[in-house]
Amino acid sequence: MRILVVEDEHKIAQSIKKGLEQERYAVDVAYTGTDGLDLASTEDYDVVVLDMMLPEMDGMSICKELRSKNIHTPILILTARGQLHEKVDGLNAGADDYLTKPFAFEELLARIKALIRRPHQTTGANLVVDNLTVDTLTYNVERDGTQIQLSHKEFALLEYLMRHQEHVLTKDQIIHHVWNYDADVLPNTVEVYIGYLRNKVDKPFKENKKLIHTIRGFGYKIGVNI
Amino acid sequence: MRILVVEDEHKIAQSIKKGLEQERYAVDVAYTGTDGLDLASTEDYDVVVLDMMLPEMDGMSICKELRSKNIHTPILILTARGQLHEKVDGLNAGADDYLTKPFAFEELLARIKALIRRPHQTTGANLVVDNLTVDTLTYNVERDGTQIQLSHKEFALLEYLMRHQEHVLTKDQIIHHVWNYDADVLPNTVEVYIGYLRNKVDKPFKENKKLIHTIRGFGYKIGVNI
DNA sequence: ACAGCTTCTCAGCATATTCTCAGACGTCTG
DNA sequence: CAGACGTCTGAGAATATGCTGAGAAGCTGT
Repeated sequence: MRILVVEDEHKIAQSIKKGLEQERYAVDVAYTGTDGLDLASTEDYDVVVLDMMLPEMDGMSICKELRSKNIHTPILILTARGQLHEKVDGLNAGADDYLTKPFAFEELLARIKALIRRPHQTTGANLVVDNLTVDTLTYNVERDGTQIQLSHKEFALLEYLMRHQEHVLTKDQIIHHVWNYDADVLPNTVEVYIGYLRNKVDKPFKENKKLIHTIRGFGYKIGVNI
Repeated sequence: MRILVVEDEHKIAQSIKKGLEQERYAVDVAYTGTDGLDLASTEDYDVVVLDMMLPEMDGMSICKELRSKNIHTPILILTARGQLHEKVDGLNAGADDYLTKPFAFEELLARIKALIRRPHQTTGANLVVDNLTVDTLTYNVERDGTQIQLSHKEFALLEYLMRHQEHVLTKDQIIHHVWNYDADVLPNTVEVYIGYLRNKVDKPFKENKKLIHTIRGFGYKIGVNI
């Protein structure tokens, strides 16, 4: 899951970035409005956290511009206390949720999770494929009743695959969503991580169907079908 | 599917080319307006991606020139931010869609797919002939309920045939659309690949009608009729 | 500082794919 | 029925793609 944070106060931006990274999100930061707009336009994020007060171009204009470009990434706007009209204007401009500064990080996190969850199906925070379940709130991964320990990256990869179950995802798509924008990892790294996941998710459960499939020449997918 | 990209910034052009090739498109690049016009006039593309700002000859003129030559290839224009009049002028000059820079590759891809799909029918991303279905989003190919595994090239060939179902396509047309412009493969290669497809699509389904037909002296077509 | 874990790259292997070639096969024409 | 032409197909070489063990580098907690 990739998140873009557009916030000119470096300290706030960095602390949000750090907090979100601990929650296994891939986070990019933009410190000006135009940088934010460019990134949000060119990259494919799952959520954009957008401060209203920004140099060069304010949050509202970014919102409008993105929506007019037909980009529907969920947007969470941050407003200063007392700037009620900003909140209203922001929602009118196409934002999906708002938070007034100062805020507790947990509050931000909860709203981001809600936004990520929204357009998809799935029972609450649980992603399910066959007898494999992933709880995105508690990071609990289980198959056939037994718990599975995953590293951060493994979890991020599995979550991305599960949110698009039965869809074939190219290595490039995976790199863009599971790693950071500037991460620049090799396609082989994806192969390696797919291998790690298989070792934990498929190999120990030989009586069950394999869930992670390679579609040679195209990419990978998770699902019960071939 | 063949796409021409006319863009003078080498970096952008190359990244678009690379991305589209991963999506199984055959891509040619022109770095100047005149080269772009020449290629678009002489070769047969499914979509032209056209930057407005170009050396030698701007995008608008290319658009007009092509349309006046009675070439109706869908054109997607790329404009710099803020050059709103360019977009309007471009559409007036005969372009079919536009995108403002910077843009997300996925956005470009979606629009290209929309342009390719437009004149045809088909339910969304699904191509259907008789009981054979091809899902161009998930790369899922099914006949009579059973899944079929295809390689990259086989898939590209089948997709091209299906998008022009009931039309007879010459080997040359197939080479130009499924392989790269400069690929230079023998006509026999097409015969071989048609054979591969038959082995997977027709042979295992003997109770069903054959869908891939050879029209001796002309080429091949896919469809329910002979 | 150290052990243990995670992240990522690399090199080598195994396998699939791409493409060509040569000969077989079929069909049309005289 | 023979010859010419177009198409089909099995074999195989070259290349691409994916998998894996090993290991370097970084981070974390003690």
